[in-house]
Amino acid sequence: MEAVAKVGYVPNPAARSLRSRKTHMVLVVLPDLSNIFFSQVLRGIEEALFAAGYGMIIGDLNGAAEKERRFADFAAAGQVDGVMLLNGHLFGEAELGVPVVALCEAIEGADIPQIEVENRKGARAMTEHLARLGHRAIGYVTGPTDNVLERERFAGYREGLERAGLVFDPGLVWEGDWKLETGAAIGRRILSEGKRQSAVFCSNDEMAIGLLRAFASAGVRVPEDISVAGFDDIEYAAMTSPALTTIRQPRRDIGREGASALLELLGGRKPAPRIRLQTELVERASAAAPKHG
Amino acid sequence: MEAVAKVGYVPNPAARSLRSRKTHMVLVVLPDLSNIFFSQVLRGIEEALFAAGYGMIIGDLNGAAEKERRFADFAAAGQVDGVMLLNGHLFGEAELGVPVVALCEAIEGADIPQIEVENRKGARAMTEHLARLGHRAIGYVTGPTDNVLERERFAGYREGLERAGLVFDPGLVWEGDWKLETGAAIGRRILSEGKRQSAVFCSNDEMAIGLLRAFASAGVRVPEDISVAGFDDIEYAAMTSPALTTIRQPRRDIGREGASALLELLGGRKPAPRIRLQTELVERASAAAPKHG
DNA sequence: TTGAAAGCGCTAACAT
DNA sequence: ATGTTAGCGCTTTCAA
Repeated sequence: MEAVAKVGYVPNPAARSLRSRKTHMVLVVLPDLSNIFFSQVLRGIEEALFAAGYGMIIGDLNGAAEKERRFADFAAAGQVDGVMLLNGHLFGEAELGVPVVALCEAIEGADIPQIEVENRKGARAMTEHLARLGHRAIGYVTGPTDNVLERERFAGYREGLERAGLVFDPGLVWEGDWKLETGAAIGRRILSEGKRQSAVFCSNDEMAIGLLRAFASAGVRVPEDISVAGFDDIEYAAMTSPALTTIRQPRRDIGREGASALLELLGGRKPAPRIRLQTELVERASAAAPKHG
Repeated sequence: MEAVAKVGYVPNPAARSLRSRKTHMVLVVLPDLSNIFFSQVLRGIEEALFAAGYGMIIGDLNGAAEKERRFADFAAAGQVDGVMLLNGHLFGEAELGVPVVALCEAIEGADIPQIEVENRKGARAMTEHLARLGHRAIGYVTGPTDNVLERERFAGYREGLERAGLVFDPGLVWEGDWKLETGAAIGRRILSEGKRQSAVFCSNDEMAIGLLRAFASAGVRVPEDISVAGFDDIEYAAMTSPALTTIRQPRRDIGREGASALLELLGGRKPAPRIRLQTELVERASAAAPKHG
């Protein structure tokens, strides 16, 4: 062993991989690398994988559906020992040939371990919270409507309205895409369309921050004139003025749990098919009782 | 070829890699994955690498210096064809054995291609800008002081003061670490220590946003009572109230150029030893002339 | 131009 | 317990 160290011998991973059919690499597919939401999730993943001697290969879809094919091929070719899907749906009808786990939200009908966050429940809780504050007309800004998470949050919003005895008004729903800029644009639109609601619940914090910005620019005060709420509790949510009322997701835990589940699978063990992580309503200043009932 | 497709044959990358001594993988080492600054840089890298058929392996140091060793070993073992360093210094005295490029700031004395951003010039420009607005006592919040970028920005700050005919006052310098929370904490400290400056220039936007938050909480108005400026122009900089005056860095380009340089190297060509990318002062509302000369 | 053969560096199976 | 050998699936070289 001294001789090994002296000579500076390093095993060749390619040869090792060829022979053992293990790469010690995991592919992480995510929809948008520039979304800060994922940074903490990635960190959780990286921590867990690194500790187990695995490396993390990032596949950023960045809205390009055709990249899914390449990532699927990549995995199918045996470049990685496992795949973590953060993009909310399975891709490549064919099997990837390696263990897969899904994070953030259930992929319907898929027989793979899932790390779920209670999106629906969280959105419901926020909607009920706003109703409890006295809001009767609660608007909603959606994320990408084909996304599982978005569908769950939207469903939670509707459930919340129902439980609070409020009627759903499609006129109070704005279609967004989870991006900051879009939030700002929608904020401007909300104002130009005339104020029909006393609160707006955004499907994520980025858009909520965009709304806050648009409202501030227009001299509309939050929460005096209109309440705003978000979802995720990204770091910036606590740093806006007013600070953003939101639903906290345990982002790092999501990553860590997901990686653990995959490592279990890679070790030949059987992880829990579903891990549900709780969300938590974080009350800050951006949502308050409306001025006039 | 039809037969190939029919049978579903996929080349084995491990065997290919063993034989050809190419992995088509690049290691990207970065200091802090959760820093939103890097997300756009990573996207630029990913785009360029993906287009060239390369994959990106993320190595997140996350403040843990001992991880550098593992990453160095990883590269030395031949797991990747090249390395991109975003952490501002070289690690592992020994050679990595593969091409390396450095992004974001020059690594002194290293004979590798560098993608530089004019940190010093940018910081100098901002300091002069603040002086031109009429500020005579301009505070500075540092990043991690052992970081090359920070050293450059700080040097730029001092140069700016000098050019404006202002004296450097160490009492107006607060030591930070580029984190949002730290910015907020320093903001509180600045207020509690009594207002000795009419403007504060933060070494990055995250901390500036933290300051903005602390000031707003305390009822201190920006820019009426105090001006704040940042560096980077992250997406959130335009979304604060007031919006943040800052120095824009072409983050995506940094990534793209870095990846291109590495790909050149991998292709046996010789890229430009240094690419300098310009910064740009973005004037927004957070910095204005002080109320009383 | 096309085909055969050697061998990359390791691991696992087998023989001692 | 230790040593030997075959072979993972390619690419590259060399021969036809």
